[in-house]
Amino acid sequence: MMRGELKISGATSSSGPATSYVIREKSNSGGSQNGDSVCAVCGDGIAKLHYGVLACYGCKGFFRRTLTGKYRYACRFGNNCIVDKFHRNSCRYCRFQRCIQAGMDPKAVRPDRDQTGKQKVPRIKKSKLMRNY
DNA sequence: AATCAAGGCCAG
DNA sequence: CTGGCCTTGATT
Repeated sequence: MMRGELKISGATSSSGPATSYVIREKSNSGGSQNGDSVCAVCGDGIAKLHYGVLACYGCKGFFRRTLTGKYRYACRFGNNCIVDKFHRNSCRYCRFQRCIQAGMDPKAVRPDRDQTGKQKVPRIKKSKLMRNY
């Protein structure tokens, strides 16, 4: 899908701790008003606030799916697998930990602002997808 | 009304 | 199973 063949141009930041992702504050007071943030988990370019942390759609769906499905991932190693934008899909267990480590709250899955029992979402989805079948 | 945030479904 | 977008609802 989006498997962009991203290529690190040599860069290889000398002392580049892969575990250090600089999350820019969105306190745009006349500066970068762009919504291009980086995922705190995989480091994707397109990420937005989700579950309390900057996460991309992939991590969002994965996180939700993991919590709701309560999947049982197991890393054959310890848990120090390199989780980058390239290896994120390799180890689900490590990726999940990455989400938690990023600061994603499992409790934010449902009660976003108020638990008045809202969002029933009938989901009509009349004509949008399924063009001419 | 506009924006943000989460849920869910679909396409590959 | 992964990833993107739409839908929904509340909040500002």
